[in-house]
Amino acid sequence: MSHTKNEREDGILSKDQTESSLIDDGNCGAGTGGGVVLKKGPWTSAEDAILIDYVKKHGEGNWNAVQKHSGLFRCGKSCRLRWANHLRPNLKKGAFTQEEEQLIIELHAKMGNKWARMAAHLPGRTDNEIKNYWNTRIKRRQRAGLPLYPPEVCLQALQDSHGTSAVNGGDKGPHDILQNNSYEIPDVIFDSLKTSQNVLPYVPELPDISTGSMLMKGLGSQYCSFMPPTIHRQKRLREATAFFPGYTGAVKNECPLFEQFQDDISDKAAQSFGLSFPIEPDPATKNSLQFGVFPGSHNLSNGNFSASEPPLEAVKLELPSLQYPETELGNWGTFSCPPPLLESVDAFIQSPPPTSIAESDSLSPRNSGLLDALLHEAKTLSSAKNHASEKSSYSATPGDIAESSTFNICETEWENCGEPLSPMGHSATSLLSECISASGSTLDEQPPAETFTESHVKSEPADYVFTPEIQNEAPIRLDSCHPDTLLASNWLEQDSGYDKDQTIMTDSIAALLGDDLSSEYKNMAAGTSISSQAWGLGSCAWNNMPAVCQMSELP
DNA sequence: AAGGAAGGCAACCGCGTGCAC
DNA sequence: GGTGCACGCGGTTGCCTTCCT
Repeated sequence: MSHTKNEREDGILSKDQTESSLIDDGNCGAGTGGGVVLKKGPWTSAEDAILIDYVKKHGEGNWNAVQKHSGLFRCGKSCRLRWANHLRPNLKKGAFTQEEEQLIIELHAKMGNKWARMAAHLPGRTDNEIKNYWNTRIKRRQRAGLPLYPPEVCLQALQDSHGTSAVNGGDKGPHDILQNNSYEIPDVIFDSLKTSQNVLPYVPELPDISTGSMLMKGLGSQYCSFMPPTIHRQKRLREATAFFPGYTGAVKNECPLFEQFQDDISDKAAQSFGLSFPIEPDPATKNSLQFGVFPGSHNLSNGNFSASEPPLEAVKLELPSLQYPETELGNWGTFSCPPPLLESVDAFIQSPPPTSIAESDSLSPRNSGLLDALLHEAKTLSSAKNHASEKSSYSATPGDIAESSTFNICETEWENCGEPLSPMGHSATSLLSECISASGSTLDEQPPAETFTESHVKSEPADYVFTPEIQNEAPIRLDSCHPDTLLASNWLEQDSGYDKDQTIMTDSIAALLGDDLSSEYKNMAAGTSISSQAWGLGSCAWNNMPAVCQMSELP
């Protein structure tokens, strides 16, 4: 690979050509060149041989001496790069394996653009290789309008960060903006992935860096970068949903409420804070922070550009490692997201509900960063919920009372938890879509799918619908009204009656996915406890919701 | 078949860091 | 403590190949 050009050149490269490429190497420094004109451009096999021979004799390092001792007209820097990227032994050539890709994704979610550190976890791979791969991946997925990260990574990052942020006083990695916000995020994300999914053939010893920090940093920026600022949220919702044929039907059937998004979002905005989550907080426990997770899911969704329409303006491709100033990250008001995405956030920040004023002071997103913001919102949502709870279902199909009784809550909650007022401007649908998209077999593009229609939406009621009355009874069941829970989850599996349902669901999804994906899906869904992470990222968040919420519960 | 566009990769460039003097 | 050097890292550029029209 490294010699493709050079080898080709070797046969045709004339002396004139070689000399024509000799230019001053300002980058390598005049001193190292010593006035000698150093060559730039592709390396030839002869040069490679010289360099290899030199390294064999003298070892790596002292690269500036290479030119002096070997006769190579290359600066030390160039020699080092050539050696490191192409000549050194044990370099693994060829395309990245799926395992490597998975690892890169996870590492990037964790580290950001720390290519060298990522390369340390990928034996035989160079930072440059990883970097190129990642940039290519970004472009590819951007074109496809797909999320950059598999949502399970995002969700796990958020979950774990959410659950441990308060108790972890861990490392102070230099790259973690979040740390500056006093959110120490452990490495549990990938540890859990590694242990549960058994995906990674190579389990690196990840440096003790705040997990998800880069991911979190990228959440807003990444999303905002890729999301056309002007795209309507409804449109985004449908577009995002449209990416996943297999899930589209499931979404249609399980969550008819999505159709409601097409109607007057602004009118429902106020309600969103009240019922923005399918899982109603326990009025007794006031576990309002259940809400905090789902917005987090939105947040994570924001970490993924779900729009199918690429932005016209130039985008910043480097996402998680965007080194936003701390103030930017912590201050949602100045976040670089376009207004349509964060207008609700701004409004929310600027006008917190009266009941949350106290909390706002202590938990203002402006002060504490993303996670605090989520907590803040969660609390606010909980408070506001009481005001909105009186509102009856407003989206039921007329005459379909019985169905609406089950649907409306789901619908309402879905509506409310969806596009309009998520601080991150994302809907559960987009989350779902991203979940599905990223859980594909290739980690990359997924074919677009048709958007669902109302007829689909109304066609089948959800089997289980959460209502405040039964919330204590079966939090598992209410999950079922969430599309994410179409896929297996550990939580759901706790339900004695779920196994059968899961099997049916799995088969259905597998059928929808078609031959290519069904087997993979089935294997993942049925064979392991990580099916939700592999395929139903959303269920990760849902599964762990209570724990996260409890951990997040404010005094 | 030809030309253009896009993708992928190798190499370059600038900057930051660590270390020795 | 200041300075210079070597090295490493991340971003960017440019070239080549492939694909599309």
